[in-house]
Amino acid sequence: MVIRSGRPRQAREREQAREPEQAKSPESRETKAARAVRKEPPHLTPELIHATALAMVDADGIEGLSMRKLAAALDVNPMSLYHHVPNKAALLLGISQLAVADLRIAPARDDTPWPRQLRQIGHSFRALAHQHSNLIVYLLAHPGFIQREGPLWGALCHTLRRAGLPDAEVGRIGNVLLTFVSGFVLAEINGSLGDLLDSGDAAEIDRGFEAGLDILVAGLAAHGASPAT
Amino acid sequence: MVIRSGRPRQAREREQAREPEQAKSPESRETKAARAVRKEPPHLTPELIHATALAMVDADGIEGLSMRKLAAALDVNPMSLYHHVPNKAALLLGISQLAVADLRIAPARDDTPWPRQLRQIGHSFRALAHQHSNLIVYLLAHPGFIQREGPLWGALCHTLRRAGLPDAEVGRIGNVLLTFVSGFVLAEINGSLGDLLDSGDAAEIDRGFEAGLDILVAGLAAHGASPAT
DNA sequence: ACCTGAACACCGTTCAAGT
DNA sequence: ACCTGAACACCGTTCAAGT
Repeated sequence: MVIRSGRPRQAREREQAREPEQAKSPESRETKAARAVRKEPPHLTPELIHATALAMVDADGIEGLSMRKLAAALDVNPMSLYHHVPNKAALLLGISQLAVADLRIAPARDDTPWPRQLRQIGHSFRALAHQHSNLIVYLLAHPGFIQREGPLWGALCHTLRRAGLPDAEVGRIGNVLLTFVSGFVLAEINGSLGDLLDSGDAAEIDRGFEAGLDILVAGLAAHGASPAT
Repeated sequence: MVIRSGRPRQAREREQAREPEQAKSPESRETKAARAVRKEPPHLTPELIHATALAMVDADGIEGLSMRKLAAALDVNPMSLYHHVPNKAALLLGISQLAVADLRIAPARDDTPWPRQLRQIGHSFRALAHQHSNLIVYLLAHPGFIQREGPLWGALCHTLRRAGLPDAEVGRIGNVLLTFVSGFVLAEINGSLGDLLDSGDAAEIDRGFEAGLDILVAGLAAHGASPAT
């Protein structure tokens, strides 16, 4: 369970490519440099392992990822991975955190009308789903993806409270909105949505998503939310 | 690891235990009876294989099903299965058809108001999801579960047309409703719903589902559906 | 016609041994 | 401290051989 934060991932990788500023010990930096000169495979780190694994999932789906194939991609013995990642479950947790870090929720601005803010949250989620579609399918089918402490759930609840919903209903309705968006992107990604339509083109799918947001916003207003703000 | 339980399966097995009404040929019935007398393991048939596999998935999840464990449960050599089922993908297709057969959509009655009928469809789907929760998680993550020709999609479109939606919007809005229900039951089954709530009790989850239906029906009315009928 | 054992190419993971 | 080869207990599936 060693997951490093991995916030600005690219910066971190660049940091590794050149000499790291704060190396743990002089020796480790020397050997790292020595290896780089000898053109050996890069030092294994949890960050590199997670990033490579995420790239594999993005490219080939969850089934395309195995400890052994990951090791091959890193040009390393399969067993070496276990010195940096306890097991495959932890690896999947790590790459999911890496992917979720790409989620960009617009900062809560209380001057934008709540329907617009609700739509923005929905679009952010959908954008993330498109970015890591293979992973999202896996994540939605397993618990713990959306967290109560996460920015998405926080923004959602904040907006619903701002729409005038009583406290007792915020969580309830938040779940309704979230499950619609989840279900939609899931069906969209696995192709079900297109199958059920006469014309399964991308624009029609987009219109379906907007229609869903329309209906939910309208229903929310009818349900007791304050119409304006 | 012999799992013999499985709820609705028992009736099905009884049916097979006594003489099937429409046996394929006289010989096959005779040998089946003969074997039963000698207390040999039951004849392998696709039906028995599918029913047993479904029971295993219901009990232990998708990961709990393997060709080898299935064979062990049937007291048979693993390779024998391949004479009745081409491969594991076909097996999963078979058990999903078995499960979907349990879906009971109320017959289309044009005298019940469309909101009530929409809710009924949602409840039918959720009931099925509860009945085979492990399988539904797998099915929702893979394409081809809901079919255009199936009773659920048919009933959904019929009802939306009856609500006065223009043809161009029936498929679009049908997808919205279906993806909400799918996303909800998925999150419900994998525990996400409870995690996000203060009190994750079953009654609160039920209320959330009803709230979702409320909002969608209200939004649909605002969206242009005829209010009554 | 139905079943089976051996075999192949994969998995995740443990562990003792190497440097 | 880091890496590795051998090994174990699993997979799905093929195929030739049995009855």
